[in-house]
Amino acid sequence: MDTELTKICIIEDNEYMREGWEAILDTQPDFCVLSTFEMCETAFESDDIERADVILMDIDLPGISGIEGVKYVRENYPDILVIMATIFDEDKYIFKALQGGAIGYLMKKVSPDDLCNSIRDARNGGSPMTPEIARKVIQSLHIKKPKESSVQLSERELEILQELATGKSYMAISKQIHLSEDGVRYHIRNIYKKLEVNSRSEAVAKGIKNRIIL
Amino acid sequence: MDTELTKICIIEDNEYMREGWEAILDTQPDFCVLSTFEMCETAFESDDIERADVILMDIDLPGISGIEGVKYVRENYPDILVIMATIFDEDKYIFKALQGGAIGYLMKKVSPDDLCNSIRDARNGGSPMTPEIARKVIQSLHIKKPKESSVQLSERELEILQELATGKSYMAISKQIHLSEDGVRYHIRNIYKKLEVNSRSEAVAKGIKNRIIL
DNA sequence: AAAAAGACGACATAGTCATGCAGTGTGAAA
DNA sequence: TTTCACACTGCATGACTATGTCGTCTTTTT
Repeated sequence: MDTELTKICIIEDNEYMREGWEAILDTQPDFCVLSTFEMCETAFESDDIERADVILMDIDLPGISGIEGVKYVRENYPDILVIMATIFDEDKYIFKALQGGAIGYLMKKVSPDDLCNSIRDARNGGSPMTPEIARKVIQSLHIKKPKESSVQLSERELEILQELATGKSYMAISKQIHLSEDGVRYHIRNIYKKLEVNSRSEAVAKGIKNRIIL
Repeated sequence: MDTELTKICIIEDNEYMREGWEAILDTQPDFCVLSTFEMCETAFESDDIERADVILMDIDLPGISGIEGVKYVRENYPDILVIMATIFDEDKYIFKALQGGAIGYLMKKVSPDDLCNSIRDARNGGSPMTPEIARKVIQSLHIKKPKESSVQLSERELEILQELATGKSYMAISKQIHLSEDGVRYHIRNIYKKLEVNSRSEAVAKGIKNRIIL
């Protein structure tokens, strides 16, 4: 509940950011900033970490990154809620952090009010995110429709793309599906053309990501 | 922007709920309820559907369910934002609806204010959810067993595997990450060893399937 | 019936890959 | 200090891939 005191640790290398956050959070009667750290290494040696309810963590830290940091916390103190707060809104970072166990993902530009409410949200069973990030997360769940999202491959092409993913050579594939090696080549050309790629690995990556194969 | 008029359709079989929502939304100057329907069948025959910006949909509908309904809308009118609003907070329904293409998921008990703000949120690039649902969605991204489920690749290896998926040549990768071509080779050998594969495409396939990359 | 499209087979070749072997420098463990 | 693992650099080579071009034989379209 909101009436309970929330103990917070901050891990952020930028001094102004770190002290700014601390100052904001300390004005709240229901928050208590236990400690602030400029890097994971020192934070993880401190006793304050395990006493924390919430850790506010930057993603771009010297030494152990936030991505690694959140994994460490998740493994060692699974009950601590880690909220990433960074300047990166790239999918790569967002999903790595969330997969690593972050419970929320904020941008550093959040207003003081939003920051405080995000922490309360996390404590109350939510997962604070900016609207844009929520949208990205939801869209990552959407199953792509073969209609619009990606090209329609023929049965033969599908069959061959499937084999491509296993690393088989042209010859191995040709034997597998009873077709000449050049026949396999022919279909692979067309697969590449349709998927707009020019290598096996790209084709496989696209095929799996777009759920064409698997 | 909020100043723009948002055209809304409601699909909900419960008469009181349906009319209640309509009444709430109609009080808002930036909302316009085009039509309300008690089932998908009639809704999808109507011209109003394609004119809608947002569809508020119940999940438990007679005939075509909300789960099916959202898929239909997604396929035929990909720009329409479908928000599910239901009494079910079971994971099963939530994830099916979201995978089917819903952009948001609300509980029927939402306050009138929250309902309106959720629709605005969706229109502004967000994905409205209750905190509990946000948490479930985020937790679904968390990787379970970082230890045994998959091999541990080093940062460098991860970085290179990521590039392998794009079909880059050794040389291109070496330039990208500031390492000699032979250095790239060295890491790729190790990646292959760890993943127990012996080709790019296999490595990429395994990497994506095991969520090591992406 | 003629044209167009799709599914091969054949051949050629520059380019890329997979892999083996042999070093070097660094930092941690013994 | 020695040993050992790790992160490279260098080199070599057979194997495989990507792509272009040409030709044949159906099937579909017009």
